[in-house]
Amino acid sequence: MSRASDRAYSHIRSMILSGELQPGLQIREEALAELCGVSRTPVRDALRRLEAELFIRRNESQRSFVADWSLDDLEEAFQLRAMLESHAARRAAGRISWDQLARLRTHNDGIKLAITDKTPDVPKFLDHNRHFHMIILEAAASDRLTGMLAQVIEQPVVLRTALQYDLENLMRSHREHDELLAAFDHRDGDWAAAVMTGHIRRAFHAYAEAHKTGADQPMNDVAA
Amino acid sequence: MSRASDRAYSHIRSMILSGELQPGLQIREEALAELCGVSRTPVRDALRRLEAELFIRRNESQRSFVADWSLDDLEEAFQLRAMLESHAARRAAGRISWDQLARLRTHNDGIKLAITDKTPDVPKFLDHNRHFHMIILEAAASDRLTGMLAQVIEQPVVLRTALQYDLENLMRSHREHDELLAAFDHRDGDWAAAVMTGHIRRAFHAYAEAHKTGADQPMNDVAA
DNA sequence: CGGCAGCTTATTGTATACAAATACCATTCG
DNA sequence: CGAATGGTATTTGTATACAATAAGCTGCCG
Repeated sequence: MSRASDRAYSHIRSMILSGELQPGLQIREEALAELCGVSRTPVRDALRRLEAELFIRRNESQRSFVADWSLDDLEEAFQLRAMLESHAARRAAGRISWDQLARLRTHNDGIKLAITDKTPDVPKFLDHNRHFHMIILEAAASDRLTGMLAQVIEQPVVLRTALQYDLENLMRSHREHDELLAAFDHRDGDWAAAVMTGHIRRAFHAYAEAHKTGADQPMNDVAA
Repeated sequence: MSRASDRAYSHIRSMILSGELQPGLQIREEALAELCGVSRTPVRDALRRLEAELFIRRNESQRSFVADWSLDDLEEAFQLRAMLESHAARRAAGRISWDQLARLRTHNDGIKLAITDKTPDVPKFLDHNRHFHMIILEAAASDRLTGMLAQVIEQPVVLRTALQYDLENLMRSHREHDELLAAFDHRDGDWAAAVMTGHIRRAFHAYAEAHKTGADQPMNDVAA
């Protein structure tokens, strides 16, 4: 997409994710426009997208606020992700090409390399991991599904999750990818879906384990 | 949302659904602005929303086209709907209030009345049906889920589906709602989810039966 | 005859000014 | 003292002008 509108989008998004814009805070278009160095027009565009992705909420009179996710909300997001991504895996099993299978293997080998050093290379793990899941989504060949998953997968959350992983968990992740590959080899959609469900659920519990302290704050008061 | 932007949205949407804007047609913001009697600004807003709902697609250079759904796409939409809506039913089972249960019953009674006349009143059936499903979504209490389902449920498709229903199917629909009510009474999420899955899948087959003639046209050529 | 370069036109992106709506505050009246 | 009401300030919505970009065409050259 266009330059200004994109810059505004990623700028605002990163300010939210970094906590620079705190949950519950009201945000004014003009203030953001200044922060991003663009006019209100692209900012409004960006806000629309962020609202669709539930980073931002609007009250009944169109004022915007930074969304405040409780642990409950996060579990719901993970649950939806598990559902959608295992659906993707099932579809992918019936459609995946040899080339895509090969690329999956490459990235899972990359993951193995990244974690078999004595100090695991988490950024490298994450990069290969991201590609791995993207290829499955590509093989599933559904724009709809791709769009919906984008709403539910937050890479920063994936990052914070991975940071909770000890070596054992990282290896297990790698082995689960291997099992997915086996399911794809056999074109077994049910198997692939089942493995994917467990894969995502485990990620949630790793995340929740680490964050259960400040749990379950309510959303701020905005209209449904 | 605001007046002009809303008018543009529903106007364009209805033009697409009525076939006045044919699938594959390129649409220009200014032309739509004239048709809607507003400026380009609210039209762009509307296009963004319609794009998110996959009524409109954009190619790599930001030109907009009316989306062209194949039967495959439609099945995928129904599949996702079945998944999401049964998830909603499961959640709802654990959270639904007495008031919501009572309202569900009222609407299902309304459905019964609408179809037990000698000439079934389809609009009335649809209205009660819509409320019925909305209440379940409300009980599920997940903004995320609500938003996603909005992307996947098209009331015009529901309408065309219901028009395919003979009396037997309409009654079956009513009985399935009854079974959902029973599941909710017992707070049995698994049961509710299972019934809902069947309920939606049956709707898809009724739709597909009637539309299988002009099946499976490819999407128009736009970037992913 | 085909294809490519450069220009022209069509279309979308951005900024800005102004209009409409809403919230906030102060003041007054019960 | 509290609530309602009005006015003012703040914020979002819309229109319009202009900038940037991409598409399409024309004419030239291979």
